[in-house]
Amino acid sequence: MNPLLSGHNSDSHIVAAHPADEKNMRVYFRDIQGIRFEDVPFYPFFHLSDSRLIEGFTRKHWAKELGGNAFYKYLCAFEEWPAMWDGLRHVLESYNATASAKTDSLTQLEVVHILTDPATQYLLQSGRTLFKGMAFDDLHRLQLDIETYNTPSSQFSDSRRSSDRIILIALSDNRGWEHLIDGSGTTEKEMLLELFRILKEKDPDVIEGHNILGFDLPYILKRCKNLGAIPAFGRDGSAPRSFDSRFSVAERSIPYTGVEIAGRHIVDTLMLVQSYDMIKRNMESYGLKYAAKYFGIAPANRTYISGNRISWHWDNDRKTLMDYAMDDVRETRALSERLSGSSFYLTQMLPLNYGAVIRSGSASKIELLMTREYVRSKESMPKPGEGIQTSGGYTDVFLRGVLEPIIHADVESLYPSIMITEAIKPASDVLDVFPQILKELTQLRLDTKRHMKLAGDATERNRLDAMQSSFKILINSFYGYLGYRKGLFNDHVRADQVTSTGQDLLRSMMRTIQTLGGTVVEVDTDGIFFIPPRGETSREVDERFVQQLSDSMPAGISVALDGRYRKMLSYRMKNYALLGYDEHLTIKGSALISRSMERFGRSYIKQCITCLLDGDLDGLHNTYLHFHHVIIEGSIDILDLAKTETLNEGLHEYLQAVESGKRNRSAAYEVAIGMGGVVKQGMKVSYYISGNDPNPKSFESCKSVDEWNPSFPDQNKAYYLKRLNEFSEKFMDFFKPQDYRSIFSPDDLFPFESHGVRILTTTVTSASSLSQGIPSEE
DNA sequence: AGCTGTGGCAGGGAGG
DNA sequence: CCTCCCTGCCAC
Repeated sequence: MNPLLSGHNSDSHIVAAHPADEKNMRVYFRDIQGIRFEDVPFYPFFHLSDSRLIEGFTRKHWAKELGGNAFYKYLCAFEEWPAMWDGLRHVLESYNATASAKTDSLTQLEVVHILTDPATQYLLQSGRTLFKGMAFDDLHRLQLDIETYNTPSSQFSDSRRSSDRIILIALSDNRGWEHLIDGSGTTEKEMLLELFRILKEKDPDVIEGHNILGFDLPYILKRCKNLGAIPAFGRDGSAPRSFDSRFSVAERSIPYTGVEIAGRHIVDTLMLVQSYDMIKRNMESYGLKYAAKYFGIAPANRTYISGNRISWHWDNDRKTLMDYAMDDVRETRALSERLSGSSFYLTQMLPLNYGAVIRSGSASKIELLMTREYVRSKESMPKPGEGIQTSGGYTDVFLRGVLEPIIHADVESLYPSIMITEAIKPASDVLDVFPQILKELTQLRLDTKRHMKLAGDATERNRLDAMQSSFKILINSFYGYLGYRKGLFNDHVRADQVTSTGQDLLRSMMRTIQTLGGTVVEVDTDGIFFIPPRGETSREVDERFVQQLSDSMPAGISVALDGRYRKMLSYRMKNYALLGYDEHLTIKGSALISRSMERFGRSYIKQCITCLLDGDLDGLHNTYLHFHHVIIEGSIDILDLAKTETLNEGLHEYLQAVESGKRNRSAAYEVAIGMGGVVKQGMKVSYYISGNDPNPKSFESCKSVDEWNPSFPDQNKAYYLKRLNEFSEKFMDFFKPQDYRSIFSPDDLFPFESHGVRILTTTVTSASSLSQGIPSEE
């Protein structure tokens, strides 16, 4: 494997510089003395003790502005070398006999990392946990789940209550072992000591749990502190080190307690599930039970208990609770089995430990690969460039309505292909590491995919698939890194170059489709939905057409047939529905289907779209009548009426923003505040609108679904009828006004008559998205 | 010891 | 009414 991806020595990611080597560093701090640090476009090498000599750059400056930049910290921490070296030798010797051989070879090595924390050094230095050449199945993984008595969902809010304690610890591993530490007739402290004894005996490489960093581990640490027990999790019997951190997926940022354990890795399957859904975006929740069902790995006859009944079961029905806890760890094991393989294989090429690979984002990974090579080459690191990216993907819609048949053709790996064929790299990358890594990863992925197809064994195929998918995620992040404002090697000019080249390619692809007689419906970034020439379709014909398209593109850019569909409902840019030849319905876009919509709205829209795609106008009208009826009757489930929203801000930030007029009051936050619970970032809140006012202020009329009382139903029927009509309005453009009115209204005057009603196709011009309806030709 | 990007639509509240 | 601004969610 290319040394850029495998690390520069096979046994260790840690390589350290000796101060005597400073003359070989490009650029050492003495070279820039007399120049303001702010004016220097790169980070020079220097000793911490010397940093005060650089004008405009003090230790305080370092701590405050660069402290968060771990990579830079490694570069300038040379003065800590002797202490670190001794510490390293100590932990290695305590771990295994070959340590001295390893540390001796270390002195020969050049710099890459100086990791100041002994636990991390130990973790990375133990060859066993580096995973070099290991298969995922060789890893010894232990699953852990605790059940607690009287613990509210708000976690720590009343953890000082004497009744709040751990009652069960369920454990399992991937070698078929299962164990339950039962809190009956034993103290909590004895349970914890038993846990640490078991950990020492089983000696797992990895400790896994669902939300283990959000709940189980911080909770155990807290109880240990209260009880005066040492949380001996480490391979050397040491206690974990913990820190507050954040995990961000897309626009969400979820706080968690980071935990580092000497010689072991921690995997939170909740993070794996969230990362998975960041790409798939079709999960309803990230809870263990839902996720297990979603992936089809929930054990048959699994025991379910609702969270607030745990204490009751402990008091009245312990057997059921024990079964439940055991099923939790089994599901955790299966989830990790399904999701963690790709991170495992990435760890073999990144200077990060397994847990950190899962916790950190793609930009960090790319930057670390760059950093490793730069420091090894003794080349100074650039500072982030100023300015921002200004362009993105090309998106447009040309036809609105129900269209058939449909082909979706997309450019394979558009942005990476552009970066490779146009040789795009950051201006600051003087060593050309960025394009080399990108090319190497791309080649590696192709090779892995080829091997995957040849592999006969299913286990081997899964292994290779996990590897290639991890490469794909990383490859696709290279473009994003260029535009990342805090990236050391960012380059917004090149980022714009990538997107504008992409736009040009898509426009040229559209022209080719039109020249060949096809009709373009919608374009988004790297793919086009279109009707083939003369509406003729078959797999062979479509494939030939797309091949023609592909041949018309520049070298290095290839177009693939991504999908064939019986019909498409085109609504807006990034909003459409597809009906496959297997009758499978896919709905895309937040305007059509969104998790923040009321559940009845989602199912109403889904049913309407089904009817529209089937041309079933009576069905469409009946769907409206049904929902109209159940809202008026009050026979609709309150959970169907409720909106579920995520609180992306903490209480303090929200109140401050409202106070300063930066944002308006919002129903979800007000409900959370009203419930008296802790308003936690990332928390989900379900609420409904009460009262009679058809135009209520939602932040005043909102109530938590838990407050709804079946004896005194107070949901706002007028408001929900209005919501039903708002959902219907999405379909307004598909009909003549009088037809629209007759479909989406109750039969109070005349019964609905579908005869003569037609679904319209509208031409959308890019200049104005509002144009007149034109009856479609049939 | 956190952090890849732009583009589009909907909904709510405030104020003209 | 309308416009502006903000957040949330989503496609790629």
